[in-house]
Amino acid sequence: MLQTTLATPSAPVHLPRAAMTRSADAIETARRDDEAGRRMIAALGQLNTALAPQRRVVHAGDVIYQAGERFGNLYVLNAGFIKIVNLTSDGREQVVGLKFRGDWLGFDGIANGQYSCDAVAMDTGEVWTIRYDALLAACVQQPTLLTVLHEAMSREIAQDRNSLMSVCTLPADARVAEFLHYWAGSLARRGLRADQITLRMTRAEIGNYLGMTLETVSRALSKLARGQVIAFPEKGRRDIRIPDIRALSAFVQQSLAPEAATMLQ
Amino acid sequence: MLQTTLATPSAPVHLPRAAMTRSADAIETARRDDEAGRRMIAALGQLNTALAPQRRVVHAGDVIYQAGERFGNLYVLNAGFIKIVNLTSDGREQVVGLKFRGDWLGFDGIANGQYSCDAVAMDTGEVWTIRYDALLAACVQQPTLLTVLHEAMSREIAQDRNSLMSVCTLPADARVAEFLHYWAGSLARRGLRADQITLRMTRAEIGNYLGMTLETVSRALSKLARGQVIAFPEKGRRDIRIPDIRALSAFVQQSLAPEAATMLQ
DNA sequence: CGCCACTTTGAATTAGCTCAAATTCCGTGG
DNA sequence: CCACGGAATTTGAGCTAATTCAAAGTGGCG
Repeated sequence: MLQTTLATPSAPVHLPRAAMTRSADAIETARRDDEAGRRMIAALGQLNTALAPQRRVVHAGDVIYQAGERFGNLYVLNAGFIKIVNLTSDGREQVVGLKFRGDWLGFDGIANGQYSCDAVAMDTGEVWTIRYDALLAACVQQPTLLTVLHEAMSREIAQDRNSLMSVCTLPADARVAEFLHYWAGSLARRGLRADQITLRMTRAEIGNYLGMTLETVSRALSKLARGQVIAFPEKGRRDIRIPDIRALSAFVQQSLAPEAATMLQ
Repeated sequence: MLQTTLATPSAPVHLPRAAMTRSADAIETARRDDEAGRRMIAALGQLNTALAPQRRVVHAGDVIYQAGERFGNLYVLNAGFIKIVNLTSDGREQVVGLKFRGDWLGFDGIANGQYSCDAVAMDTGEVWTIRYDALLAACVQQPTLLTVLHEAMSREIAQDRNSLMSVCTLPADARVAEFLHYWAGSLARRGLRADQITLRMTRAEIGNYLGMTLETVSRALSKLARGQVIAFPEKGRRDIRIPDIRALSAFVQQSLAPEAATMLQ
């Protein structure tokens, strides 16, 4: 967790942001998210007509691509849910990303000519395969395609940084809360219902993604449920009901406030 | 840290990688890195002739771009050293990336039309400013430029994932060791001397980047020095001598092996 | 119906954090 | 040139959040 602010002489002064009130900021963010979501789904149609990509139905456990495999294709997820797993030569293995409808896969392969991660389906879904060279050719003809592509890459970069930030600056409980918030937000942005989400990951996978153990994930979920921030339906604990997504953000904020936060555990 | 492998039924089997021996793997990686480094520097020349970018000399503390600012330019670092700082509405602040010569900056701004991070110079250097629309236009004329651009974005995605992986799966000491390894490697890949590096970050900044406190960074560095993995020159502790970069990797490996690792602290 | 994987919860342990104090470094001004 | 002061660093000691280890509970599926 953070300790000191980095208020070195070299740190920048952030004037413009301070001028915007918190709530206006939130509304602005929501609007932009909505629009981004719409654009992302619209891009699917454009891709489809421009490239007529090969479609493939995948099931839980199917590997879309694997680290080390020669790069040649990008993929777009039209339905389902996919995890990106990074692994090192010494055997460490980690979930470094989660992909939903409209997300692209395989960017990591461009630089070195081979993929550096595994992409594994967590659910039944549909993946579109797009040959990279064909895509480039199409982009030259049709510059809006290029925009779509770059936006997808940009989004991925921003998201990865948010993940890192979350892992580095939030305590475990808050990380789980933010994870659920992110998931619900991802669904909402795609026009799907977000008040009831079905985690298709085990506690171990969630913990791996968030940099904690499965027990800690379990405890965090229990605590969130105790605090009414989430709820489990009668039977089973894979489904999570989120009565109010703002309660998740509030929980994160609360766990950052040192004082007054410890009323009820 | 990791607890269980994610060897769920849905986990992929990694056959091809196992067939390659560790050392061959290392050599292959080194070769690819070298080539990537050369390509990255070569790309600078290409950019220069194709776009004649505006050059700007920056000094420590100068802000290249700031979160919230309208997106319009990408930047390429021709000399110097830059940190990327992410910040949240609740005031958390984190270094999420470090950029060296040949790296691009500003990709995070493409998706939302505004930058989502701050880029701050840590040192005297030169930044090239490239208008994004001009770049797109040039890419259509000159598809190799497009390749250069995409490779840069791809590299960034892969690097961000490695950061996340490091933070999530390594103990603090090893994270510091890997950080130094990454830094030295970054210099080496650019043809710079890597046996003596000058950290232009305080312990607090390093800790922030690695998700630990400045004290932990300090202790980790002391431990590395005690183990001869690194050395401090007579006066000052900002410079770090790295007699053998492989010792850093070895240290990381060792701290992952539970047994037999605790001979000397 | 019973197995097996997943989950929950508890108790003990520990890595890393917080707090505190001493030390070193470096720029600045006398 | 040297003394001074503030910032950065180091190191120690105690504390806490999260891990490890262990055991019991639950649910899904053949």
